[in-house]
Amino acid sequence: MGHITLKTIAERLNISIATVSWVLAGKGKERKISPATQERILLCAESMNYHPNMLARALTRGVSNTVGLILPSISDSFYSAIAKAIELSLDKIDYSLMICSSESETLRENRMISMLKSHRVGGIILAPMEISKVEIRQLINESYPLVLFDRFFPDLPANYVLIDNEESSYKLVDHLIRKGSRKIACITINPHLHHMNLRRKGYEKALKKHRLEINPELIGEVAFHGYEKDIPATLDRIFHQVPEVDAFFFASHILAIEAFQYFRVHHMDYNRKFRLGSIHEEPLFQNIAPHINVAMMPVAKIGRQIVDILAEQMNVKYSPPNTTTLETKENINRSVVLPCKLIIRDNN
Amino acid sequence: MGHITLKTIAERLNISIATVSWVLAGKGKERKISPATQERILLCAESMNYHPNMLARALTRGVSNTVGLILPSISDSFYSAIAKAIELSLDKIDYSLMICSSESETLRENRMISMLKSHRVGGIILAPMEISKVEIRQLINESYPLVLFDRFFPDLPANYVLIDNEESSYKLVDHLIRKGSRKIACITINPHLHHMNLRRKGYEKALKKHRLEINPELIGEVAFHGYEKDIPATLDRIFHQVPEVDAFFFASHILAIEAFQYFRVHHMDYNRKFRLGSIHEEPLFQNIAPHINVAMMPVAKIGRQIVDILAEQMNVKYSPPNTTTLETKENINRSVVLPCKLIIRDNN
DNA sequence: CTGAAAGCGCTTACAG
DNA sequence: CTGAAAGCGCTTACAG
Repeated sequence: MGHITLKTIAERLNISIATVSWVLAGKGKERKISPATQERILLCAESMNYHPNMLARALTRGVSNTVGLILPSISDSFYSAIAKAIELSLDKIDYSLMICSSESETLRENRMISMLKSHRVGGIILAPMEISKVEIRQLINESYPLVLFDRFFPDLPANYVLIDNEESSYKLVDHLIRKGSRKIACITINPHLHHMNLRRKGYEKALKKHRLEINPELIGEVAFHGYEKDIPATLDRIFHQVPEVDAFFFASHILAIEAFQYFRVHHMDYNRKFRLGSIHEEPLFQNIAPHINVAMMPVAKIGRQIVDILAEQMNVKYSPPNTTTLETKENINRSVVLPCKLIIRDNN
Repeated sequence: MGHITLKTIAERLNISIATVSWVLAGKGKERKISPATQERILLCAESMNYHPNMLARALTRGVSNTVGLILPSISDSFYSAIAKAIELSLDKIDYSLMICSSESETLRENRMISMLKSHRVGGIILAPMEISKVEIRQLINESYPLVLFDRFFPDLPANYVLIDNEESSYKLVDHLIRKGSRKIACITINPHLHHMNLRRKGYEKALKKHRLEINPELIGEVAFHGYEKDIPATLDRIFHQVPEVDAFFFASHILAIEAFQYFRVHHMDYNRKFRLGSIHEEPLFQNIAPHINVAMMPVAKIGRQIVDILAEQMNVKYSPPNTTTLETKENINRSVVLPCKLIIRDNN
């Protein structure tokens, strides 16, 4: 299965490998190689169906035109949508994507990081777990092109692409209150993840603004690992302690999904009984809960921003959609906070 | 950002690169290298945090320990679940995964194939579009390790991992009939995709068995591209032509999703009015249509089989879960048809 | 028991 | 205008 290489072409044309390389790299005129030769090379490469060996190219360049993406779970709809958005953006700068699923296991995440480094990927994109901060710090120290997203660690100086967690939560809960809800449950995940904290803060801020009491009995915090199992008990408790609960704010769509299961199993007419709000949603939410209000993550924009920042770090010539010519150089972090789009559906 | 290489270690230890390479490759005793030296090398590599440069390794070996996966759409729940399953299986043979989303565009699919070849991936996994058969034939001619899944092209001699399309459809529709449905609509996709044909055949087979007429008015075929837009008109037509329709068989979960939207928009009490059946489902189906019967694709098993067959072609020493020692060698196609699990939910 | 050396396919200073 | 040559980091016959 002999591949066509530069050598193949060079021998065919009785010419040096170097010349072929220059021409195929598009630096023909720069090197003042005769148009005739250039033509011959281009034609030959075309007709022989030459494809450069990326491995060799990457080896000489010391870095490959592949980017690594580590996701907590590739089968989550949000993360897979992000993956798609990133891949589409990378297309434009001729980079490929290597997607890994850490399954929210720190061990796996670390393994994937070192695997990606072994492959000399040009950059790494990561929605990190908390405990892996050591490895990430390492990446930062090496000034490895890196962009973190979705999750934020205040003491980790990196490039982030985030959403306005607190603000979106605030708006969502504010809306629920304005519509008349007074006993709003907040379902969230153990806040060792900072963004979950922010979402909860947004919830509390809205309550405070309307001079409503913050009732711990209305707050349900589920475990990060195995949250699915936690939801039923948590909801049981809330319904027991505050039977008059009249609305639910879900700090994440994955929590809402589990709650819907619970509601269904318990034959609760949740679409009538409760106002609902959720950070992000699944495509099918509209069917399950037609009136749920949602702060939609701007998936496509997140993907573009991530690639934009990464490209800058990788020194890829690339005209970003936003023509703000940043003065920032490497080692100066670029973090972006994108607003969610608020979708109000209970204005019946 | 100097990486630690074999040379670094060799110089540190005043020893040859070759020796370091042998030991780190685990062939120390085979090469009869003194235990003392081995120990020193291992320790040094460990302490210097050595990670082999996969690019260099792949370049010398002529092939990388990465596998390419081309999906029609990574944000589809079925495909992202498959991706996850494949990645988990590849882990065990120390292969990495490069996931690409063709977005069901033939041009993109072809681009991804050639990109993956440029990266000298060890093998390619693909749920192909029809038109790309040329490129795939090329891969087969080069005896490039290749496994196709989900979609089947009878005249394309390749390794396939498929489900029992006809049988599962038959069982599903047979069940609907046994429960009393007589006017069963079949919603499917233009059958230039063979597996869609098979699913329709299963539907017809069940009708025939029960001596029911096959009514073309009950069959809704939507376009492959932009099927979302087609569903409403198709359902409109069916309801117009056969108002007494009493059940729906969806040849794919993505069709069911769109139908649910339609039902909702038209305020139809579909859970009461119709029996439902679908090939595969989304996690949230249970909430939207608690009584839908489903032929579940065995995602994890599909992933394992794919990797199993691919590993064989890549000559990876690997003990497959099924200890059936196949006699097959390369160029002899191994195709596997896996049964779906029938989930009956309308036995109220 | 260990090392020198060729080679994988490319890029890129350097030389002419 | 074009080529010879070094080097990227590894593997692996070959030699001793």
